Amino acid sequence: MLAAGTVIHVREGHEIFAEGMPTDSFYKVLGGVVRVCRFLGDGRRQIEAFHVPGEVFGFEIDAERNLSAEAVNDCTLVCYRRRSVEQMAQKDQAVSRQLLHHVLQNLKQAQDHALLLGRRGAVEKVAAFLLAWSRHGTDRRDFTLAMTRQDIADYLGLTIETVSRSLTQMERDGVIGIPNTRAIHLSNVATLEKLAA
Amino acid sequence: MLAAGTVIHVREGHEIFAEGMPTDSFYKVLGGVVRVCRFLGDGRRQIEAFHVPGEVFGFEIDAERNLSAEAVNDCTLVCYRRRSVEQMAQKDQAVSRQLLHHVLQNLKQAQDHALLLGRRGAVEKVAAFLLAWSRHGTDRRDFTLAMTRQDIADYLGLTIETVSRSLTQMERDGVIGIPNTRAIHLSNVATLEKLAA
DNA sequence: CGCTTAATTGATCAGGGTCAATCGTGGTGG
DNA sequence: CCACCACGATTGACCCTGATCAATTAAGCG
Repeated sequence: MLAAGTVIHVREGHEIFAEGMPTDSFYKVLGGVVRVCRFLGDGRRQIEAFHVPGEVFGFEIDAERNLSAEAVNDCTLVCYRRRSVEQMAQKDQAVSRQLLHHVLQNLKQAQDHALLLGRRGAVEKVAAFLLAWSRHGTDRRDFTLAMTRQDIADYLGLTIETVSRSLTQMERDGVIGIPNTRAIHLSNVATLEKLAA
Repeated sequence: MLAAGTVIHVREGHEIFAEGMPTDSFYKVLGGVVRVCRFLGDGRRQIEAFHVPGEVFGFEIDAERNLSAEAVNDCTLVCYRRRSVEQMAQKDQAVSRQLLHHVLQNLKQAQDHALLLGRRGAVEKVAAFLLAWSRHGTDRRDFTLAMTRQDIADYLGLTIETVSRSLTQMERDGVIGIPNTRAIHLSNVATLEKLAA
């Protein structure tokens, strides 16, 4: 594909890279889900993005990483050495284009995320999150969340309690079903889309 | 620089491109400030980024734009045709690398922005904004804001009133001075940095 | 079958939004 | 030249959403 990389496995909760490390590689997700995040001085954590199979992450412009990445669940990744890919890109136009494509993908994600964080209420955020996540799996209406409520909260800039309340409210309103903590059923996509504004 | 583009001038408040238009070009700022933003169904607006001279903006992965761009004040820009740059990049590795560099720059901005929008209080946001903006001008401690309070509010996910209150509070606390609406003086950078957390 | 960790639920509080009035400032025309 | 106007910014009063604190329930796991 992009270039020859090495396949690695990362166990749930373990670190892939951390803030301050040299930016000498990036990754493609083969299996599992990855969260890319940043930590503020106090305990606060902001999740910048979740990455699912097929996506590439770990691009940074600086020599030192500003972000950390962790495995949300057990992951299989391909790790590409930055320098060797840059060398390949030097010769092979296709690699160069691929690279740009993936970075643009990341940019779009980041922009959509900023929109989500900006001017939106709690239910709006959670609804938008569910809709976005529903597009990743095979079944648009029944899927399981790879991440905890805390992850969702840190992604949406909310507290775990508010996420929980938003979900149960949507369930009471018959918009979604929550068969178990990690499973979601979209009973009424139309209203969910309305809620997501 | 990147490739031959055409220089254009855009008057304050005027549109550079809008959501829904084909993504057939991108721009470099020579003079002035640009805001890139998105509009929600109701009146709400989210400013994704401000761009200052030297920066490049208008990259999108989709064929149709998801964002709009407007001139915060009178602007001088270079407009690059996407197709011709891609052709150049095909032949010239340097162009290709430049392109990647600028997109990565945009990505970093978007990520920092998301962090700002996420888990932060109003004063924290405004303080961080002032610090970031102070780095653009020549004088780190005295500078003028190119944008209105509304712009700042829409960038930070706050209301105009809250931005105003945060500013006057910082002024009362002797952290900043506000000689006039558009001018800012940083009297106490250390505490400002504390406020920005 | 306890023990630990995640999630839900409830009660209270505060930060920021909303509504509304006032103040400035720059531009225009008499 | 100055009065008036329009628009942006500030300030105040009040309210509401989501955070906080705390207790309870649920779910894995040894």
